[in-house]
Amino acid sequence: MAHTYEYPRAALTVDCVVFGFDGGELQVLLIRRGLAPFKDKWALPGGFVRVEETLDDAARRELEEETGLREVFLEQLYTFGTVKRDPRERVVSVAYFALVKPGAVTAATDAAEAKWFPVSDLPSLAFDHADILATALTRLRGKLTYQPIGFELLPPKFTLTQLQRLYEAVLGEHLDKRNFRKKALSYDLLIPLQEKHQEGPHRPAQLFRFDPVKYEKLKKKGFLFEI
Amino acid sequence: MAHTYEYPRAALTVDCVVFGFDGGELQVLLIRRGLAPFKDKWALPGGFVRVEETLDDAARRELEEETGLREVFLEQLYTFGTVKRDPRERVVSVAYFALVKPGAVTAATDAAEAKWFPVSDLPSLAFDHADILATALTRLRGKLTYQPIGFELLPPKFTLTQLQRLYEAVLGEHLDKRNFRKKALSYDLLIPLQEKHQEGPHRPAQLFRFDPVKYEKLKKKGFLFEI
DNA sequence: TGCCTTCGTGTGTGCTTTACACTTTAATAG
DNA sequence: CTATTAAAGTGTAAAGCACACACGAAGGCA
Repeated sequence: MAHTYEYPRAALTVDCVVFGFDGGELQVLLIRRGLAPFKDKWALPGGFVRVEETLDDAARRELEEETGLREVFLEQLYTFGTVKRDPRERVVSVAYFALVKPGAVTAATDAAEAKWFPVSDLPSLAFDHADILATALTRLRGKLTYQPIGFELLPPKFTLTQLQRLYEAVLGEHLDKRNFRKKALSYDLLIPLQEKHQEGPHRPAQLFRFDPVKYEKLKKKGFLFEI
Repeated sequence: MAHTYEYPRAALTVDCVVFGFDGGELQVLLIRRGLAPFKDKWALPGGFVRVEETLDDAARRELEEETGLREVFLEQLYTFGTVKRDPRERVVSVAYFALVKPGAVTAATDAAEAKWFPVSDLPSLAFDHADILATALTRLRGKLTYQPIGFELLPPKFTLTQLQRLYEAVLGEHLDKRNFRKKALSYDLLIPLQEKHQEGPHRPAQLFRFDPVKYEKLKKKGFLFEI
């Protein structure tokens, strides 16, 4: 069925930059394109916004369709609207960034042509997706220092060392162990579990989960997790 | 001339939240709508994005067409895309926020139906423009503390008291004079001029301008102007 | 000449940040 | 069962920063 308008209209898409944390490195989820343009190139998951759905809904729908991911942390990033960013026609894309826990990682990689890449070793990307990804990385670094969103990237139970590795990977700098732990615990956001995490011939690590109630409170009233 | 597409498409607009600082208060520039819907209501300046212009270009063009403002600080804010935000049809709007100097203020108010309102006393707005404005205010408050964008709202020559009044107005709290001046000068961003600002029967104030070179440098590498 | 009003300036206190090294714990290998 | 291995876990001192706070200087005007 055809739809006609008085003036030409841009097509509207969403693209999602999905971050995960695994193997001590920050990872991004990419999709191999099956169709032209940029056939067989890697690209961010995304697609067209339907006329009867919100932007957020479109982002969630595309994410699930293309990667199987659901119920993830998702936030609007920036809208990319240069004229020639798609060679076919004018396409404006609202970019989102998503944070997912390692549990979801393996589930997602089962999906057809999705694959995780470490941010330090990315393939060349379709369209202006490299720009979008760079913008998302900058945003993630910035956000990490004033919101406790790092937890979105960790499994439900985690050790303080894992948390520190995450911060180090995202910020790209080494952090002092004692200072980091002091700070992380000072927010009264981490609940120690009975369990320990045993791995290798050495002292096992205390496992924590984070307190979702306090987390939500802090996220709302804006909060400084400066490390 | 008609344009036909296989699937229905949303219309794409830009809306600008224009902040000014005058009379010791933060002001927003609004336009009175001449057409339905929301005829005679106040709204943010904005309009349709043309298919051959970037989003930034569209925002600048609409701003100039509706308010006469040019060469202002303009930055993308957020994209609003709920389904029913425009009663006529699906319209997705990319919101921008702009900061203008008092010089431009009077020039702009000459334009047809544009008027400045203090943020503390706003009329009811068309569409979801109240949401957009609230988002812009939050962003401005946030940005002010980590980028020296406050200068964009001041005339080329200003006193430290004016700068402090601006920060106080935006942040909504009283600041200590000595600490403020110490901090403001510590960035080595303000250049004292020969001139003084005489007003009233009292000691005249030192005028400053800011160093655009250092300003650009600091703006890029992200910078903490915590007051 | 005195008054009025805003401009402009410095220091001490307490808190926060930073730098830094050794003991504890459990698994594994011999 | 003992020694080895490797990461976990812990405290303190020094420096830097943030904050609170009050009075003399300058110039217009009556």
